[in-house]
Amino acid sequence: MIAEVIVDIASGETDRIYDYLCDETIAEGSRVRAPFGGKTVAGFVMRLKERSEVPKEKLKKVFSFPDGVPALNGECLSLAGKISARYKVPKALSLRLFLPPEMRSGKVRELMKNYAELKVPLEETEFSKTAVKQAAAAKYLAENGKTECSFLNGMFSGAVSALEKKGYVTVTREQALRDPYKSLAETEAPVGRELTEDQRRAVDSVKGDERTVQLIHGVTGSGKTEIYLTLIAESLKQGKTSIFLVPEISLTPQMLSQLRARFGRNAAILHSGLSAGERFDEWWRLRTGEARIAIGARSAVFAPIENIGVIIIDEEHDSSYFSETAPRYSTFDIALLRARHNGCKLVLGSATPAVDTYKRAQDQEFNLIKLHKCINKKPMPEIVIADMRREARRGNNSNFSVALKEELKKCLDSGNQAILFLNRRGYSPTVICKDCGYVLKCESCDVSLTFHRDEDCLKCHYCGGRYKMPAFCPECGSKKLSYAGTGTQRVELELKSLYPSGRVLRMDNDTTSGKEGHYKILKSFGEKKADILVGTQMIAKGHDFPSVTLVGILDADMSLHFSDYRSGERTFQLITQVAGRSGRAEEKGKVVLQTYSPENDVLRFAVRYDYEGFYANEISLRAATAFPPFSKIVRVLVSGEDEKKTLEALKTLYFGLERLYTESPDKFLFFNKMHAPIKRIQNKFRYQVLMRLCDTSVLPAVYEISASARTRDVLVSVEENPSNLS
DNA sequence: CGCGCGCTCGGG
DNA sequence: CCGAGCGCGCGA
Repeated sequence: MIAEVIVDIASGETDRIYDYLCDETIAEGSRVRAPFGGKTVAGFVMRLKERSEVPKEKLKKVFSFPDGVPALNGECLSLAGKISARYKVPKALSLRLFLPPEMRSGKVRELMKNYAELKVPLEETEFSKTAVKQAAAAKYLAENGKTECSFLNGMFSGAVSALEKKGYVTVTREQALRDPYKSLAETEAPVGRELTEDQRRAVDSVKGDERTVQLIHGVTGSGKTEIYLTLIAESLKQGKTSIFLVPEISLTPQMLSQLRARFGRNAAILHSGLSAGERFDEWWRLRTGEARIAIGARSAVFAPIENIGVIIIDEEHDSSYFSETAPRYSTFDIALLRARHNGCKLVLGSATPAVDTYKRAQDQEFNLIKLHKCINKKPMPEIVIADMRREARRGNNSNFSVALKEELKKCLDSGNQAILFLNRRGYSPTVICKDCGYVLKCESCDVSLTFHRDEDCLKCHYCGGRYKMPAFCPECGSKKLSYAGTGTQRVELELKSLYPSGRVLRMDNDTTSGKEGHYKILKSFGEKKADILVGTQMIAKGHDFPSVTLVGILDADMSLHFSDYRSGERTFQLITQVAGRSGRAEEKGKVVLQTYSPENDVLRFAVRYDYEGFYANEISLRAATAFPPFSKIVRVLVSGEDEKKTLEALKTLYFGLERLYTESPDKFLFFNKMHAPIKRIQNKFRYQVLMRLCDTSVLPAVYEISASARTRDVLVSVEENPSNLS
């Protein structure tokens, strides 16, 4: 037999089929070891055939990987092909998406354990009077069947080898699965809660509607999760599998135990908190069909399952659904391909859908299902705007408005907890010389350094570089270096002096190191070991703290004035999400929103929780300015350490793209080449070609041209509607 | 004249 | 991606 193989090398130059000889142990989708250019590399069998065009003497033989089952099923193979074609990446790269990363290194594989089994009937065994343990072990085996040797040896002090010698038992080596959730309570029977009328209606609507994509729009607490679980349970009942996607951090312990309670070992959970071995085993359980529900962050959309009954994307608007590395896929796009392939529904859920998604629902492309009521009929917390301009006029230049200080005092006095949100870590984002105006910058990046007080150093938030805090200005020698702006560390310290008795906890990238960093901080806050939690973005997501009655948004303008067409959308989503942290139990919550632009439309809609109003306003703005979804923004980023080579690549790229532009200028609303806003990151010079397209038919050509401008030392990447234009 | 590095090419 | 093969540049 001949195998058509893609070698696992992430390069355009080797991205083609190589023919190899193989035997019948190898199937389509198998991973193989292939001799290639002097050494052996991993490869994927894309297709089997009878004969090859390649001269016989050139053909070498591939060897089977000890995977047992072909690593990839047919759907995955065809999906990988589509991804490579769409994003113009080597096939090896798109094939890799379907495997747990630890499988590639070959270091982590099946965990093998020895198992003992009784070979002869118990009656035929004979033991001397002293061999009590052996007799007991034999009895145990007769009653319980095949058992792990280490367990038997522990219980019957090393009886297994003696039994084996006597020929009473056989010992076999088999794969054992690591169970990452031993500690979580497991309920045997699936416990389905009774659905409310609204939830029932939603489930029926999803099932009854013809369209593939179903959007569930419902506020926090409207019971979306129960709808998802019902859909998954029904898919399971039909003998089908499911994929349940959640944003990166929201795989909270509560959520995990809920899923485990409902679905037990049927659910495989893929997330970054697992060890390499655990992740492999969860993947393996899906591949072999032992588990039929894949739950996880965006990469779980590549779960190795067949016969999918439903795919769910929770918090659909979340930015973590876009990959930041090549191939820069959109999880929605992949999920849609899989849904179409399997003829199943793709269910999106959000309290604040992405504007693009909502438009497609309004246009009847997606079925829109609205959940109005909050399940426990609790009103949303009241959001009050604190006008920071007025505060400043009255002489209050601190980070806290009078309103926030009052509310904080009330909150703490009544024994409740507060959350303060500021999306900026460190103490101050810039250090500036008061005499000459010099700003301390990173040596490898074109960005200002952030002062970190707790470690007394300067950090670059782009490359992670650390610098000692200088005593004098490196430019003029002045001593007057001042800290401009506020980060979470500064807020933490100011709170401590403002409320000496209040216990403050901080949660940001600097305090959440380690595997369970997030969890530890949240847990300790949940146990009321602190009164105030200060944090960045990461505190915004799905955690229930019943005693939190106050949320402070310290700088709502930060995301509002981000130079990006989506800043309004993101601000609305963020405020809604952060506000949802307040008042989850009996007491009504309050939110103080500090801003320098209180008249801003987005904020005004946000304080009223008026998504429809926000959407109407936003979509007319986008239409008027021809921004997405009425156009597509495409950025091609060129970066490399060697400035000359980078500019060379930019020239090639621009030359190609310009021809596209001159051929059909009517498809472009904007076309230009320029420096990237951050000119250098990690010693790499950055340039970009920015386009706004009103007709996306040129997109494949853009990818093609970009791929061909790529060289050994210059990276060229295409981003569609990028959310981060730095 | 010799070696070193950089570029090009091929791998089944 | 990686190693082999080759060309040209520089130093003795």
